[in-house]
Amino acid sequence: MSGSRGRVGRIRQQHEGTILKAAEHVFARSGFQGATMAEIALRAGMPKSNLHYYFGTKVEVYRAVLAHILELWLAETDRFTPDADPREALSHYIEAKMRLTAERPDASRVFANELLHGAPEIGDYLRGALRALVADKSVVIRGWIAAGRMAAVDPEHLFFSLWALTQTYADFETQVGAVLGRSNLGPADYRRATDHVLNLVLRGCGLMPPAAIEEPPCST
Amino acid sequence: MSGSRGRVGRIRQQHEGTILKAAEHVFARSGFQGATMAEIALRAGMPKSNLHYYFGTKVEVYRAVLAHILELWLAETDRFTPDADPREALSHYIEAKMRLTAERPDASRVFANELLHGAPEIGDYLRGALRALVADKSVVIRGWIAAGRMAAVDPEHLFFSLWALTQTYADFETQVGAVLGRSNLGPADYRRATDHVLNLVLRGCGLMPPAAIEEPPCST
DNA sequence: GAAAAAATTGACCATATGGTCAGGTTTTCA
DNA sequence: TGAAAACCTGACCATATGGTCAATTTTTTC
Repeated sequence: MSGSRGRVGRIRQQHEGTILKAAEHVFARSGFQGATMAEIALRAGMPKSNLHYYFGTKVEVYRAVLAHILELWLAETDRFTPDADPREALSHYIEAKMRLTAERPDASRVFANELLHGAPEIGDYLRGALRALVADKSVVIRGWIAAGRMAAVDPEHLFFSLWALTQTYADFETQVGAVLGRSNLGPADYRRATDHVLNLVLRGCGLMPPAAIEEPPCST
Repeated sequence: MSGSRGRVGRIRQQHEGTILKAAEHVFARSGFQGATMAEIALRAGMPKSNLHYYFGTKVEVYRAVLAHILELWLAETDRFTPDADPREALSHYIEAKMRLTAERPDASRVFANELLHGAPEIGDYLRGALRALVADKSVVIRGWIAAGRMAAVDPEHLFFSLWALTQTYADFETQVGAVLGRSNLGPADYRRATDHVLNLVLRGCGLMPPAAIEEPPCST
């Protein structure tokens, strides 16, 4: 019986999930324009008209996929607090981002595609929530720098760098794979990539990695 | 009279240039699927049928644009030689990449879009020329590291990082702009971005930037 | 200056694709 | 159990778009 949103469409709930999953896959590969409702429907295992029953238009599906992704993005934030250890905070953030990239590459790709085309759907999010979040964290980082706890690095640009360094492994997996001589990246590749990014960024911020240059920084 | 390719189509030469320029713009904004021949033609200032006179199909235009871009990409390479100064070589590479990104953002975006969609057209280039180039340079870098001239950084991944760090300013300009509170990036932004990337990477490789900011974290 | 080659163009076509809809089936719930 | 709500689907339509073509004009060349 009801509840917050209880019995409202048991089937709907489930099928919307299936559709979103299928759509993410298709949008990641073909972009918004390239994706077809027919293909999404096929992948979701239902006739096109049924897909249209759940989502009236293609943009609606697309928006839902993006909203779903933004939820993920925003979830894994805070450790950037004035009292935190900079190395700890950065390491954690990088590891989280890399894990997300490895686990949900399609999400990253849909997001990248949206940005690449001028972010027609998520411009508000970028100028709103995201900007505020970065502004907040930047204050903290500037504090760390002023206190001599890390090297002087532009905080805003540091975020751009972190995003770029991590998401490149999903967005441009083809390129990375081609250069490394594989058709796609496996867990070992992601492990190596994470180590590399950690090494580069921590050192770049004047924070030596836990176990210097030789030993893998283990941890998780 | 000829010559290498002399009198062959004076008009053709010129119009193909115009078309390529228009096409780069349109492909950068809409991707391959999203771009329409009509829009390219409009931007090039000629009727669609005339466009088809120069390039039979849309893929042909697209391939030409990509070829044009790869030319640019490959031009600005070498300084990575065994005897070179690592700091010098890296700085030069970063600055060149950033300049290219600032001057030809659309080229970067078309390339990014192609990669994002699995590089159907330039897969051979990636697995061929690019892979070989990176392999070459990686040997040099490993030499530098072995000689203790820079910190131990995975050379292949270093390249991925350099590409990501620089091209992010073109590919995801919308995001960067939104976070910085601008609608698009100006020369000052690019200058700041370049400084940041130089700072982060050089320090990250154990090579202090020329004018040190804090404490030189020694070499290794 | 005329014939040949190159360039130009509007009209037209085939197809793909987003979206609609009327009618049918299943599920829910009093 | 029966009616209302939710769900399903094949057939259909309108439009956008890549591409063709025959006829015409401009440029080159001898």
